[in-house]
Amino acid sequence: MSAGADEGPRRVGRPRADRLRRQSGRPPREELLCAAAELFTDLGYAATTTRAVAERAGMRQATMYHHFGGKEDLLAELLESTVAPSLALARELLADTARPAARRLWELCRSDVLLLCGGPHHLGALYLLPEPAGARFARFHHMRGELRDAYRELLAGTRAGAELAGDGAGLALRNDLVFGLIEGVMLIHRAAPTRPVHVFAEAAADAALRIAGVLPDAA
Amino acid sequence: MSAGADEGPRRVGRPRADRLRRQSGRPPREELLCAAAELFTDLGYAATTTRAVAERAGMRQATMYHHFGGKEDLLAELLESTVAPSLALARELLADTARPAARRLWELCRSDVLLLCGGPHHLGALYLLPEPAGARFARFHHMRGELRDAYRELLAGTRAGAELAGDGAGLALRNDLVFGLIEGVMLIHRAAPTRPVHVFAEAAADAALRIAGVLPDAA
DNA sequence: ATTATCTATAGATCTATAGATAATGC
DNA sequence: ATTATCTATAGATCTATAGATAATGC
Repeated sequence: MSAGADEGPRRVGRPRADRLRRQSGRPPREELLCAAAELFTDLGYAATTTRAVAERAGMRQATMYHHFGGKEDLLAELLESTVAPSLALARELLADTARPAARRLWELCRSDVLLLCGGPHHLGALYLLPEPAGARFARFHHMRGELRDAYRELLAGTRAGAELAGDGAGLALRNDLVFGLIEGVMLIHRAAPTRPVHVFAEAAADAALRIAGVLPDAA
Repeated sequence: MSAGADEGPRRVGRPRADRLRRQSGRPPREELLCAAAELFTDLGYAATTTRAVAERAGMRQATMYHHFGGKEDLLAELLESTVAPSLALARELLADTARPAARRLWELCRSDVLLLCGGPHHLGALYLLPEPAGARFARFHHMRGELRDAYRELLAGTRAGAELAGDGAGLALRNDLVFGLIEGVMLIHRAAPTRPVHVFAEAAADAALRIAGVLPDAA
């Protein structure tokens, strides 16, 4: 018990103003990202001020600039950290050719819904904002493009997808509908936020497969 | 030829600054609403300034306040004018009990997608913004609630909906997914804006019926 | 006289930077 | 010496209001 937990983290640098202290113990970057996630998803990006983010994270507005270059950097990091785990799972599932494509697609959808709607802050709401469409978030767009391609490849591997074999535009349309349902899932979830997320995630994955043209077995 | 079209509308009041004139001939309220629609759907509400709206409408910033109480009034009117026609059609379709519910639901979905994604400015993008969720737009929320109920009633009238007769939560969940797909349809459309809207509208309506559990006949 | 516009501006932000300060580390 | 924070503020907005102005209408 040399670094007693009660005394707090005993960090380098000037201490924070007493009034603001949150003593969450987490590193300041994390505190800022978490505060930004709450505010961006709730109020939107443009309506969120750097002051609001910083003070929710327990520090003064100017201190934010010691950890991030600016507001945009916060959004960029949130966007990338949201697609990243989804893309990782998608790659795994693509490689797992032993299992039927429809099952793997269902699992990817369900997992993405949990990622976007579960958790303390509802990161899925970021995808509804207008700002992420901007060209500044190139790395995010690249990852997102790869994820959408993974969806399409899984979709093409289903029985219903195979029927669209010659019809590239038809497959793309079908995939846009599936992918769009999942990306926009926070729009649906926030209409009934008290519904348990895992119930909702399975229902949304079922819906995605129905759009795909594959009836989920076991009703 | 007494009010020659070439000379413009010859309106009461101080003329607009030459540099801004658009000579669209439409009433200023309309010009402002149209400009706001373009900017809100493109940049979002918070990121759009009253100056940008006014100057796109061909007048100075302060002049906007002669026609609207403020920025919020613009959004309120856009939201209401977007649900209104949809709600009107929904009521008609609810009354038309001669035709099968599934057909009527499909028609409502298709029509809503055209409303949200067709037209010069993509009004559906308004539904993705965080601001409309605010309590200030009570009239919009009321109309939207009625529209969602109409969707549910039509859904309950389908063969698949009837199977959920005893299960209120199940029906609500299914309806949230259908209604949410349509409300969020602009998210999907803007990923492939060059796809013809009527093609997309029919595909989205098909997808909605698949989610509902009704296979659209005629593939 | 009435109307729709204009110019000018007050007051309230908001972002980002400059420079001081109060800890720890060596 | 290094680090993380603070205070203070410059410069750039942005919303909304006040009051002048240039048309038409009577």
